[in-house]
Order: sequence, then C-alpha cells, then structure tokens
Amino acid sequence: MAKLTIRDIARLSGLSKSTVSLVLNNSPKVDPETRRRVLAVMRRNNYVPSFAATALAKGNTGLIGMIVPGLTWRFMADINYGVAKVVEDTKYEIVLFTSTNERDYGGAIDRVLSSGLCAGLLVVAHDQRQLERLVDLHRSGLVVVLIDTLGAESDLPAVGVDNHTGGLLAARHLIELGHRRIASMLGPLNHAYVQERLRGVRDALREAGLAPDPALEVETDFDEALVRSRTRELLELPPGRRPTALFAYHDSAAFAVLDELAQAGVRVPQEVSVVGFDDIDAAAHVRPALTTVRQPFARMSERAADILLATLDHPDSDGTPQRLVLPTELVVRDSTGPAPADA
Amino acid sequence: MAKLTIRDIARLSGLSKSTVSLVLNNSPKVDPETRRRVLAVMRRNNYVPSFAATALAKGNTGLIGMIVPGLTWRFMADINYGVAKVVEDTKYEIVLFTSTNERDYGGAIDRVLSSGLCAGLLVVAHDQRQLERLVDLHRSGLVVVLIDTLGAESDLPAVGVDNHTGGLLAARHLIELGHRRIASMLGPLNHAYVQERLRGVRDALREAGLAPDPALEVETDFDEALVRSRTRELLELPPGRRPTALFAYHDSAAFAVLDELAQAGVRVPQEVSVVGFDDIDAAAHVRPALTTVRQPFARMSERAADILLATLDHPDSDGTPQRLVLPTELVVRDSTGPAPADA
DNA sequence: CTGTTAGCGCTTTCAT
DNA sequence: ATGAAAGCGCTAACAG
Repeated sequence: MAKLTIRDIARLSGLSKSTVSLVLNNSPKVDPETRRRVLAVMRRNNYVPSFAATALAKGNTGLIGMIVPGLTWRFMADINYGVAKVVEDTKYEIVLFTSTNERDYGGAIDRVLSSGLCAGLLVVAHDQRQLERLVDLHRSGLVVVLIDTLGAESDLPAVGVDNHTGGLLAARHLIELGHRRIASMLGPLNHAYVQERLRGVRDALREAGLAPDPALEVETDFDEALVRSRTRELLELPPGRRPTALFAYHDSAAFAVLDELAQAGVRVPQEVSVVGFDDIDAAAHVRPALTTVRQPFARMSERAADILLATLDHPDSDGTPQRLVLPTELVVRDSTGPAPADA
Repeated sequence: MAKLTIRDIARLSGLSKSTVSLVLNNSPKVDPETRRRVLAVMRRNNYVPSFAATALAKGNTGLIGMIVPGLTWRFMADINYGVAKVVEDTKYEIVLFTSTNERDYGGAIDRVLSSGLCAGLLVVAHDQRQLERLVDLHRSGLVVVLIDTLGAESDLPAVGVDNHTGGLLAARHLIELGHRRIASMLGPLNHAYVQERLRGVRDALREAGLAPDPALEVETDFDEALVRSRTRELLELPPGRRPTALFAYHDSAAFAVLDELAQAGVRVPQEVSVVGFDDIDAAAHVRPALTTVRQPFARMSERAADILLATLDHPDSDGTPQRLVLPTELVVRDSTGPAPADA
C-alpha cells in the first residue's frame, strides 16, 4: 500500500496537482462541485498529504513545541490544558518533548527543535544551563516563551508568577498566627524561583522584626526521601530552636512533610503548621487540607501561548521581549493554625 | 537573520551541496580535513539543516510519536523512561502527543500522525473509539504498537500485562486471608483491562466456591470524588453484606478509598483490607503502605519500543502482529490483613 | 574523495 | 475555475 501523493489524487479525479492543492488549502476559488469530487477521491483512497512536503513548501511546519522537565509534576496537566485551549483553534498543533535523562535535554531535543521542526517553543525549564541554550537559540531567531521561569537571568519572553510575593504571603500568614520560628524546606537553590520565594520569606521575617535563621533554611531537591529526612532533622532541634511552622517549596514536598510529621506523632496544625506552594488538586484532599500558595498554572500557560502565537504571526515586534508576571494567592486551609502557646 | 541552507554552507566552504550533505550524514567517504572545515563553517554560521527538507528527501522524519491519554498518570514517567531508554540510541527522536479534550484526540492529532510526521507510533489508549481509529491507520500502513492496551478487540501489535491474572492474584490473596465479601472498585467498564481484572476476581471467587456479588462490583471512573462516594455507599451496606476487603482498579483510586476509610474511622487492615493495582511509587509511601498488583510499566514500554523499532527497520514482517504479555506481580504490604473474625 | 543531476510531495505565482 | 512550471532544502545515485 504505497502512499498516495497529490499527483495520484489529481490523476484519479482528472484534475491537475494545483487544483487538488487548492482544495487541500480550502481555497474559495475552487468550484464547490469539484471540491466535493476531489474530497471524495481523497477519502476513498485514504489520502493524507505528506507532512514533510507540506512543511517544506510552506516553509512552516505548523507545529508548536513544548518542552517540559518531567511528566509527573501534577501541574503539568494544567499547563498543558492552558496551552491546548489556546492553540486548538489556530492552525498550529502542539508536540511535547520530554526527556528522562538530563544529557538529552540539551542535545537531541533541541537539535530537533532548532532544525525548524517547530515554529515556536513553549518551555518549562528551571535549569540554568538549559536556559542559556535557549538564549542562544532565541538570539538566532527561535521564537520561544518560557512558562513559570521568571527571575532567571535571561531576558527571554516569559510568563510566570511573583514568587517573591508568594513567599512573602506564606510567611506573613504564619507570622500573623504567632509563629516565630519558621522553617523553609527549599528546592534546589540554583532554581531562580526557589531563591525568590526564600527572599520573600526573609523579607516577611524582617518586616516583623525577626532575624532569618540559617539553620531553618534547608535545601532539598525533588527526592522525597531527602525531604523526609530533613523534616526529621528539623524536629530533632532543641525545643527552643525547633520550628513551629514549615514552609515547603512545593505541595508534593509538603505532603511528605505532613506524612513525616504524622509518623513522628506531631499534630498539625496544633503543634506545627505547614504551608505548601502550587495548590495542586491533591492539596485540598490531604488531611489536614493543605494551606498553600496558589499558582495559576493554566492561566500562565494560556498567556504564554498567546504571546507565542502573537509573536509568530507578528514577527516584527522586535521590541522589548514580553514578560508577564501573574499574582499568586494564599489559600488558607487546615494545615496552619496559631503557634503553640508554649513555644 | 534569514535561515541558511545547505547551499550557503557549500558556497561558504567552497564545496558542492553534495559534499556538505555527506558531512551532514557522517559519511566516511569525506576527507576528515574537509569535514572539519565544513563543520566549522556550519558552527560559525549557526547552521541547522531544515527538518522538513531532510524528512522529505529521506522519506522519513525520524520521529516516533507517542500518544498518551493524559500526563498526570503517575506511571507515565515510567512508560516514558522505558521508551526513551530504548530510543535514545537510535536515529529516532520521540515526540509526545497529548490532548486535553477528547474530540481532538481523534481529529487533529492523528491527522498529524497519519500524515507521515512520525515513522511510527507508540500508543497508550484504552478508549475503544481511539483503538478503532488506530486499526484503520494501521491497516493503511501506519506502524503502531500499543502499550498497556491488551485484550481490546483489535489485533494491533501490543505489549501489556496479564490483567486477568492480576485480578486473580489480588482476589486470591484476599481469599486466603479469609475474606469472603470482596468488593471491586472498578474503572470504566468499556476499558478492556477493567473487564479482564474483574474476570480475574470472579474466577478467584468461583475457585473458592464463592459467588460473585453484583452489589460489590461498582463501576467508577477517573473522578476521585466518585470513588469516594462509592466507597461510602459500600460502607453503608448492612453488616452481613458489607465488604471486608476492597480491590481498587488503580492505586490512585485505592488512595482515595484509604482516605475515605480513614475519614469514616474504619481501620485498615483490621476492619477492611485494601488492594490496589499498578504499584506506583506512592503506593509504598501511603499509610498503611498499599498492597497492590505491580505492572512493569518501564519494561512494557521498552518492549513496545523494541517491537516498533524492529518493525520500522524490517517492514517485511507482515506476518502475525506481535503481541507480548508481561506478568503482573502481587506486592503485599500493610493494607491487607486477615478478615475480621466477626464478619 | 567530490561534483552533477534528479527528484522527494507540495505550494504558489502566473497564465489561460 | 483550472493548469503549467518553478521552486522549498535536502538526499542519493552516478560520474569523475
């Protein structure tokens, strides 16, 4: 079953390639009856135009690439949803690139991407090295918009949230509840958003006349086990230094903290309060329901897609790169409460 | 910054297009020194070959598509990992297609796919309609391998697990623990694997001389709230009919069940035992740790990729479509225990 | 080892 | 409203 070409369809319907092409592209210049006939022939023969040939002739693949660091992050679904919603009523399609191993990320993938496979790129990347690579590509003409990657040292177009205020809100909430020893369970410090949130926490502390305690700023990564062991270490601090509240850089990390606390018999929020970040769906369902800082993932990615599409259709806007900062919002649930009186 | 073509590179390095092309394709026939020079010119000018042109000329895009129903399923990471591992040392790249809205799934996406964007397709799809579409495409030449989609009424190449035995193992385990009233919290019945697992449970029941009780076979979907309310309904059954064990079609559903049970003050496993399916990482971390049927996701997808690649490199094997069934394995943890004596 | 010459399947003026 | 012809950027024989 050799693949049919436009020529075959032309022959089969007694027309020329050009006319068939016009049909393919919904040209109004073709006779309705003719169009119907051609379409019928196509259907009957299961014809589909060659992607490569179309892309080559048009000089555009009509594909928008999306690069994400991993698939399991809960909010990927929201991000994906936002993008899909915007892109689905355009002529573009989305292809998603992921990679399980780090070395690929910088190599094979953007080889494909930079080769013009995709007209534009939406990227979720927190790694500084990846961003640098993107800056290069951007400079040489790649249309790219970052999602949720603000504050990094690049001036790529991006939409993200105000992480500083996010950290600030979380810490203020805790301070208002009377907490004085607030621990931060941080993500990798080489991620800009982690730094920003920490800065927010510290600012809130200073605002209240409290000095940030380095011992309460612990760095972790995406390994849950590490989060758990750090949590235990925090609990083992002497009574006067032990935190009464814990701000986790990530809801998933907060879940691990919550669980570890439960294991240790520490009651939340009576003895220790916990705040997360992201507000993924599960946050409302764990026990106790998690107080957390909400990121508007779907809206973020929608806006990013908007910017990308606008740039694609309007390549002349070589002015200032677009950067959009969306607000975060504190969602208070059951995992935070007044600081214990005896603390 | 107009995009450079192979012709520019040829001119810039004083050679012909063909030689440059040979360099591009790592031909050993080109003089090492010449190659070096050409490569330097390319680097210096930031040249990247056009994807579309290459694909058209080669008659192959070098892309393997992967279609998945959603991104949040925990095991997607494993599946992705398995595929990446196999594909990364071939000339192919992986692109992932997802869709948030159902109608897309059958339309735009496979338009892209069938148009030769991808040389082959790896698909995770449980929906019967989607499968039918794939059968069509397969018949007209698309190379496709299904992952985790066995038992569906198609003879597409596929690798999956023995869901019947999975259900059987889970139920037998429960029966051996003395349980007599075993409820099945099923997924959508139009998914073949759901049927298979249920068949396994029933067979185990019959084996033990027990009659499957329709009231204990409840259908749910991927909505967690539904799982929760069904769980409550089960708990409200009169003492003599209330299940002492619950088999959930999915670890995530099992988590919801566990949580709902905890809410209701029902102790697991003392009063009710719970078994899941999949063995996603979280299964070992919830409290109580979940007894579950493990699916070897990474291995599944590896084998699927193997089959796909073999078919791609060996299009003549028009014989019997490959179908591979991998075994499941019962992982006993803390959520199952002896049936309560008074039951 | 390098150059010549045809295409790959489709779009796109420009005629008719 | 339809057709002819010239590419899009690259590869792949085949010569040399």
